[in-house]
Amino acid sequence: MPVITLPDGSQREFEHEVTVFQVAADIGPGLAKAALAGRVNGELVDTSYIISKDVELSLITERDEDGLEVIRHSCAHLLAQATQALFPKAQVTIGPVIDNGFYYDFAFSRPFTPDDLIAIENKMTEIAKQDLPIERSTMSREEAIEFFKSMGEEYKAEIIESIPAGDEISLYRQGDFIDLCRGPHVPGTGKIKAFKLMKLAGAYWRGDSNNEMLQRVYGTCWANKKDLKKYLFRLEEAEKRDHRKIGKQLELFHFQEDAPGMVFWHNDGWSIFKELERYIRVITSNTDYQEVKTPQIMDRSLWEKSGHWDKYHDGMFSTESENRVYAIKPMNCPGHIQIFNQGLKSYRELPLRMAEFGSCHRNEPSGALHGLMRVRAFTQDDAHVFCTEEQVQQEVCHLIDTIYNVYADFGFDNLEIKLSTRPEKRVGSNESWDQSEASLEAALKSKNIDFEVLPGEGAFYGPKIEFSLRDCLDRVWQCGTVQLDFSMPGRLGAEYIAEDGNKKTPVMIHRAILGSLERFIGILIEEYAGKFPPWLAPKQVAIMNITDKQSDFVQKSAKILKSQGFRVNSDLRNEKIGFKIRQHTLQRVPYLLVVGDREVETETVSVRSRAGKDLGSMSIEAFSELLKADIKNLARKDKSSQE
RNA sequence: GCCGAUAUGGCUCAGUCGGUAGAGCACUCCCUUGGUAAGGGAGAGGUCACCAGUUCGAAUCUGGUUAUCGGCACCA
Repeated sequence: MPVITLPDGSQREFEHEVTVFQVAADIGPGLAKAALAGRVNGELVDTSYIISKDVELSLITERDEDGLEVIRHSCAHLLAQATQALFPKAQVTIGPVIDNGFYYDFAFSRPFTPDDLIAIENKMTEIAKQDLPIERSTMSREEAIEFFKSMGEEYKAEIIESIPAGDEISLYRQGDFIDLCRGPHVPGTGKIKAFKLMKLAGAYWRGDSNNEMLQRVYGTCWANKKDLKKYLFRLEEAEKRDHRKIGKQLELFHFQEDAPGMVFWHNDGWSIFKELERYIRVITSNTDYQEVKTPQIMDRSLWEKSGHWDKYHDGMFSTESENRVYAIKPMNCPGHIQIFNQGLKSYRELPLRMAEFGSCHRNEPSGALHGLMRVRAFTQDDAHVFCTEEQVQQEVCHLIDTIYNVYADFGFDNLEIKLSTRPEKRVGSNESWDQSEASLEAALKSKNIDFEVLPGEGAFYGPKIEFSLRDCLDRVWQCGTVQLDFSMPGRLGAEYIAEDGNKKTPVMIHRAILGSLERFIGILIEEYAGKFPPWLAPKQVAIMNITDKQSDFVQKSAKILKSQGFRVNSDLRNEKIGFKIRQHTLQRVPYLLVVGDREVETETVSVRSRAGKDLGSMSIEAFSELLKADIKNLARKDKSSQE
């Protein structure tokens, strides 16, 4: 006699066991129709789940986050069913839910074509319309292995073999298609109403590049057609923000075949780059850093001592001269240690903070290159803090504060924080790893920061905190980082004289705030959609005349603004004002100043914002004050801004 | 690196069945001096990514190379 407690606290009692569906039907026919799954005592189950004792139950519909997840998961099965209906020899593997949809990996003798994708999607629609019931059943592990092997599904059999012996295996059947799955699923294929297959890709079996490559089909899936349409529209809009596209439109930079993965910065892109450098220099000089510059190439033996040659020489460019091999630096730390090693250091000099805009080269795999986000030549706003073990905690906390502040200046409030711990291939003792992982974790916790732990993702010399941002298509890119290193200073002979007169090895903290300036600019372009806040905008002001008569006044005004350090573009072309406005607006110039006879007469400029707002006429001095104030705000969201 | 797709004036793209290329924008010149997102006219501009092959003939078909795009793997 189960008593069922619903989320609103109400209770229903039944004479006998009931399914989730029956409870929904008991509440009302509308709910029975809408029910996709249930949550029984916190666990997601099918609507066919039988309740035999007292439980708490909530019914899941498409309006729940969980409901959408169940629909997407069932859509992955629908994809597999349709694919096998068309290509019976295609083997199924896995098909999980991801952001906005799902994917499914298949093993098939020939590559799927874009036409195949259309055919599969049509088949999916057809099956959905048939509203086949989706039924759960169970088998023992051994039975299941036999079952899938007999169907020629080697991959499924392999998955089941890795499930602990004795466990019960659940299977889901829809029509003549049956798949191994933990579930839950929607009750019938008719509940899957809004989906679209998006792209084909290769993916390694079990995510291991030593394994064969499968074919992955990505799909998106939503509760209804309207949400699907909204998503596709959002995607289209997001693609317009692509930094590669905007980089071309605004002539910020270009790439060419002769230097894959290396940026040709044009004037306007370089202007942003310089502004970032300037900004970071203020931060470092305010927080007691030295700024240094170290050689671009150094002898191979140095990289052997540091451990980089052994682990990364495939990814390092090298060159030789007079029988010596040099590596082009892939990072700056060994160089900084060489500077630290000049002269005896006392504990009194610690923490010693050393910064460099380090130009690094890494021979990234060709397939990894991605616009400004992943390049072969990049510049880090790199720094290393040499300190004692006692100073680590405080330094790390201080760095976290700095990084948070900097990102707020750019208007980011969506930083993702990760703690990456010891990888398999590493240097240093387990004790030092214990210690360094613990101190990073403690620092994060002391600041009440939410973070995700990524086991095994740390650098080979130490664990790291990563600060990541997302691009326009939600891909995650690591930007800032704080890394602890108890190994490299020792390997490269760094020492200081401690209070007791003995030599000790300092701890080194590697840190980058923006990370790679190239990547950070890529992120900024997408974040702002090219509409840089005035302090970063390559051109802050465009000043234009209406007819030739006002040329002198325009030139005079432009000169005044330029002399105050503003980036000004004066446009004296023989074009209509509407045409000029359009061009400078498309170039995303924050302020457009128009000068006609009226303005010359009153010695003012007519000010128009990038967003098209008329800010009225004012003297050039008044405009200068306005711009100054706007620049001072940076891009902070907690301060007012013009747009 | 792996799987798939793509590569045509500066940019965005069209190009049928294999018969040596076309548009819009940008550019140059001329007219126009016009008040807040495209004024008009004329002109110039391409070894169709590169290298081979098939063919009387290749932007188009085949093979290879390079780069780019979407994923996977990698990311000090």
